Amino acid sequence: MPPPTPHRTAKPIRSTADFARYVGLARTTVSRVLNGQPGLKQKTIDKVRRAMDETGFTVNAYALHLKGKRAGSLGICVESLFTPPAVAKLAILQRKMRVRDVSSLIEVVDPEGMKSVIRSFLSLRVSAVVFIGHFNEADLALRIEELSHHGIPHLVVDQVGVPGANTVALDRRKAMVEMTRHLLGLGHVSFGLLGLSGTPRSIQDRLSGMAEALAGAGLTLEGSTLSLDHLHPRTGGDLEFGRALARSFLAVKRVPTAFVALNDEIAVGAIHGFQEAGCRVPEDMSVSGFNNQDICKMVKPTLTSVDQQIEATVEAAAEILIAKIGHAPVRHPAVRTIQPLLVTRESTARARTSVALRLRG
Amino acid sequence: MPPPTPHRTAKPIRSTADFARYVGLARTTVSRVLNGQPGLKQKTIDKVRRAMDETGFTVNAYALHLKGKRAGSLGICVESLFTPPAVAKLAILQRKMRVRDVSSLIEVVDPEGMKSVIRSFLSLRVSAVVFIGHFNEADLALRIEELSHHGIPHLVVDQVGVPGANTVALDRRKAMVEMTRHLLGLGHVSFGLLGLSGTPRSIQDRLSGMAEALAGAGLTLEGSTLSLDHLHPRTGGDLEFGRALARSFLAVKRVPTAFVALNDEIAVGAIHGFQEAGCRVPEDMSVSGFNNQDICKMVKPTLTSVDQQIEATVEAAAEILIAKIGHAPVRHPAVRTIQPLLVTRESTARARTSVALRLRG
DNA sequence: GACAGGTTAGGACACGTGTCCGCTATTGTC
DNA sequence: GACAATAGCGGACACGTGTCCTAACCTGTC
Repeated sequence: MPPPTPHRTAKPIRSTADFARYVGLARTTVSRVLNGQPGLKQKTIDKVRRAMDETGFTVNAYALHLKGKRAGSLGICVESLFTPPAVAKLAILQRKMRVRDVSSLIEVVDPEGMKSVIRSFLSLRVSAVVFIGHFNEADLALRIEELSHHGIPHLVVDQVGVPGANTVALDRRKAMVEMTRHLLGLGHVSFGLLGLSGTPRSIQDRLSGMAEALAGAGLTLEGSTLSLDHLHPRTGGDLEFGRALARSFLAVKRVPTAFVALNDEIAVGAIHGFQEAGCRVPEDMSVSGFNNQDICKMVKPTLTSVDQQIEATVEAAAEILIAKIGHAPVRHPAVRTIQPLLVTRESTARARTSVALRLRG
Repeated sequence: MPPPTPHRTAKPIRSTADFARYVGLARTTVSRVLNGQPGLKQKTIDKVRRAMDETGFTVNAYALHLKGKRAGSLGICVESLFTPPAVAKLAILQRKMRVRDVSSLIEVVDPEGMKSVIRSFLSLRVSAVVFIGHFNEADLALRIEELSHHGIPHLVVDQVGVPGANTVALDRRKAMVEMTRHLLGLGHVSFGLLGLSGTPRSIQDRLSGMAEALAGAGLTLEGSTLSLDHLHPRTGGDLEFGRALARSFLAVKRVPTAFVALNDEIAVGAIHGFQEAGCRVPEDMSVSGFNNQDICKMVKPTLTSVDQQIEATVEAAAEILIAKIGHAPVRHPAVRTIQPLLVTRESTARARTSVALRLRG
């Protein structure tokens, strides 16, 4: 025969009413204890606390919310959990908001799913919505308009140029000004672009920064840079993409002496491509990355890159959110620009002057 | 004088009652449309749908839940968002559950916060709770008991040995059997351990696997392995930790010819440490990592490692969760073991036989 | 033992929603 | 134009909670 069910004689406790019956008090009394109202005997308070420990009873968060007793919550849309900088921002932002008693709802959104995610956040009556990463601009603008229409503050992190959007983003233009000046200062005058092509605003900003720095040296984008992005697909990972681009660049008549990559992975891939063809970095050519991820310090040569200043970015984001939550919307969108930090390492060095580039045998 | 407020004449719509007034229908009629009940004229349905597009109205998710119309939700406790394998599992699990109409609540838990996070999940009446990463075993066991007491299924991913817990974890023992046999097959007989010390079950499992493989070759852990973990703190990052350990190993009388690291970062750090001292990897010594992260392919030499088979792990996790959610608890905990995959790359090669190790000048 | 003051009981309402039900208004058919 | 079928209306209740209110209870004091 089956063994007797132990400790399961009582019915499950699903409400304060059930719980009050268990304690032997009125539901309203229990509720007053839970909400710390005055005029209660210590003995009663203790009795309720003890029963809570025994049963592990928790009030229904949904009913609580319905009564307006909600703690604020933040909806976070993140483009992907596979890009380390985005995850870092997400993690730090969640931590910063949590200490301010704001919980975070995290959703990874694919391009088609944005609308339903925002609807879900609206349905959950979040206090604000944050977008981390890069999204379809028109779509994003629509979602932001929808949020504003409902009086819900928003914040776009990383993506600039969305009309009417509160934005916190790295000054990518300035980042490229500094990077280009750094390379110019090392004597480089011809630049290979790795993954730096296309229409996204973030790339246009960076090219514009390059153009500005080049102009200061009497050079132009057209005359001094070369892009071979069209020769290879980016499928198969950024590492492979960078490696393939490097090979193609070595087949060009005048091989550039400095290479500027969209991100660190592509830069590392390119370095591998060059090394496999018998070239040395930085002796034969310089290569720079972007984002200053951990891998920059792990590869040989260590990689010159641009630090996104993630901590400062998220701090600014948290400040804006706190200021907006619970306050009337203002007419002009808040836009904060984060200053980048150039981190020079081994992969960029003085340009070759006369020695001809050794090509692979 | 202030400009007239545009488009804000109507009061905000906060409930189906407000919304029904806006549409010009009865609240119950609107509700029937929203829930797809029969007996409605197409014209009415269209009118409601159009009004929803105009206003962006969404029903209050909390009131919905209160009525029992909830979609299931999963509470995910993750140790940290800064360890790539954990984030990968999190991302894939969320995706797998989402297609099954289960939403995910993600919380990063610090050691002291575990209890309050679980209480919060209980309060939100989640359908199940998943733990990803490594936690305090006693604490975790207590939380699992609390969940079981409330009839809520749980699943522990990665951490083995928690009594009574449903578990999905890599067979770390077998992983080390294979890694050790691989190195033995290359002629190595003395091993340096990098970060592989301490009491956690995951480390003990791995050492036990090493011991088994060594025994097959007539060797023992005591006679053939060396650990210098006690000489350096792990603060300052795993890369630095590995580098420092490498330096210390080079000062030892009989330097091991093969090094086995706790993870890929430590292995890469150690390779740097060896290279900086003038040693070559793998010619002078072999180094292996663990986790098969992206960096394994980015460093030179590329790093031999163990793949965690994350996709298979998460698939097993999702299967268990789906089976448990909404079903009566079973007596015996479900335990699934995932088979690791050894990935050999350039960093491990045949052991030196006679050539003396070149020490740094 | 009576009385005042402090505590608790329990009824009521509200929050926003789904659903049931009886009733009315509209529509369609011959 | 009469009738039946159909569609929408609006009241009611429930979900679990906080809060207010009044009545009843307990406790301590003289």
